[in-house]
Amino acid sequence: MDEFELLAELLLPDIDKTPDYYENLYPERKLPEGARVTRVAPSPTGYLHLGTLFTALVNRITATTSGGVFYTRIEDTDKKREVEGGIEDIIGGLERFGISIDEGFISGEEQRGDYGPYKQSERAEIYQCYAKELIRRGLAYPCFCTAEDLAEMREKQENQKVRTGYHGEYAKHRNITFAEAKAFIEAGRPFTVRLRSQGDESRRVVFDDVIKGKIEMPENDEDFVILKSDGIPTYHFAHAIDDHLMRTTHVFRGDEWISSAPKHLELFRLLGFKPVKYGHISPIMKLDSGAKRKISKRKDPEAAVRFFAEEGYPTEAVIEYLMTIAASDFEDWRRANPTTDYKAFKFNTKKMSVSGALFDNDKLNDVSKIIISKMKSGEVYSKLTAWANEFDGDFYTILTQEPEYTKKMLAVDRDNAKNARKDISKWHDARNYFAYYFDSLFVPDYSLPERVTADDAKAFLTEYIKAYSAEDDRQAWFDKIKAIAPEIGFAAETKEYKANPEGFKGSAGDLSGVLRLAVTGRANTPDLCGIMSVLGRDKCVARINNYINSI
RNA sequence: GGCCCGGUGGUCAAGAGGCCUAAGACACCGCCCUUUCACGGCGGUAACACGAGUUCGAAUCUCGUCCGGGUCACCA
Repeated sequence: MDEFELLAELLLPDIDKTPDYYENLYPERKLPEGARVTRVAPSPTGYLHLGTLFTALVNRITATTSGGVFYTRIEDTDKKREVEGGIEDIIGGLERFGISIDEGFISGEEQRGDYGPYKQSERAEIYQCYAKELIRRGLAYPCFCTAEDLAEMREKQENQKVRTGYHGEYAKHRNITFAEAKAFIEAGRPFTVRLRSQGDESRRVVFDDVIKGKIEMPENDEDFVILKSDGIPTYHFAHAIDDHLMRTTHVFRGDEWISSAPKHLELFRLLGFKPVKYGHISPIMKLDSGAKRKISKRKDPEAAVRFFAEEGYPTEAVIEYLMTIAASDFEDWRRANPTTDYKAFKFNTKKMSVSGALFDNDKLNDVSKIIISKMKSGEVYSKLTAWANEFDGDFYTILTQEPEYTKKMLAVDRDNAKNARKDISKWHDARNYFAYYFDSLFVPDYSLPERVTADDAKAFLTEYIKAYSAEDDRQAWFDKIKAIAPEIGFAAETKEYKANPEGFKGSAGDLSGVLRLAVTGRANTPDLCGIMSVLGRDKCVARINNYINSI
């Protein structure tokens, strides 16, 4: 046995398999030409956040478009940062947003597929097997430096103003002999396994990023850690092994990974793997007192996807919005295919933005409004109450007191309208938006519309109550307003008034504004006639009288 | 600081040397439609970061400057 062989046995004595074993265990996938295998590999260090959702969406739609496979893998190699319930939240969150998972973790517990296990902590042997092979081939070695040693070295490098890191002459154990290693091991010293990099900083690596195009960087020459002292791999090593063995073809990930791509490429090369294709996604940004910055889990509520649930955005609205960011041609497609499922959209990575998009709440609201406006009242009822049940118990009670009443309320300007009203953009808006339907939420407003004096308003409303009937249809309803108008100096027809503004105080339209204010406390509402018919006679009359007495 | 990536209206963006007098969407403003409020329709304000080059011709190619972002761990 040569030195390397001896070293491999010394360091990882329990590993008896060779890479061949795994190569055979996880054969190439039998997929049609052009099918892409993608994945999202979250680490359960927190809850599902926007960036992960976005990345998952891009991977998902790429697999769908190409007739490939999309799977999930849990990267739990950092046990210190792991959060209880993180897997459940992330996987469950993806499901809730309609990101279907073909393989891997399909819930907090369950995994399925032939390329598992899909959790890195359950794959330790596999990584160690490949690490052992690398040691055997002289491409990896043990490093016995402590955290203090490394910190000291770093400080020295900083003082000398040289590039920091474990490379070249600073790679202390790069040339360690078997005998030295053996002595350390026998003394019980912990060690990491580092790659013996074959790279040279003066040479360039070039790769073709499917989103950003050609990227050129110096080769990696860092002897970075591939196995931590607990035998668990670092992200870099796990990425290479897993994505090869799981037969991933395309990796879409945040662009903060670009700078470590040379490490990954070197790993693929040294391991003899065919490199995956990378697509580096620009982060979603946020405007923070004038400055653009990456959306942050800690500072920004909308970074946690939970935020959208709390606000009550329909999940499909969030996805629809994310699609507009992901693909510049998506909105055109949507206009041409207004009702088609977004999953039918042919995603092209070349149409993906290379610079980071600012998170645009106005745009999200608009997208969401359109989606909600397309729902019928029954659907709105079930979604709204489901939301309220979870996030606003008080409102839930109010809404479900008389379900039929609530449904009628939701049907106004929706079910029978040719063009449904674009009103609320999220369920959270509903409480305020529909407040006047419920006495407990109603807030009167005793102001007056333009062109209408308090005396006119009183005169009009007093007459109106006499004529009003809850059974009036839209025509009868307005005819009554028009009938009163001339009596108090207002034009019955808008046109009349416009033709002769001096001749009238205003028009019937202004008077309906008074009515609206009296009944709803608002200047803008959906169809007033519809609202009054839902409210019923008693409430309307009471509110009108109250208004007359208060102005 | 080194190394990367980026920079078209307030925001998202189309744009591959002449089709650019620079599309579209959101937001904002105005008008029209309308028996109320909306929906809708029409229109408007508003941009190629800067400077050199290459070229008959540059938003588009090259270089430099500036600005923004990312990264330099036994974290992912």
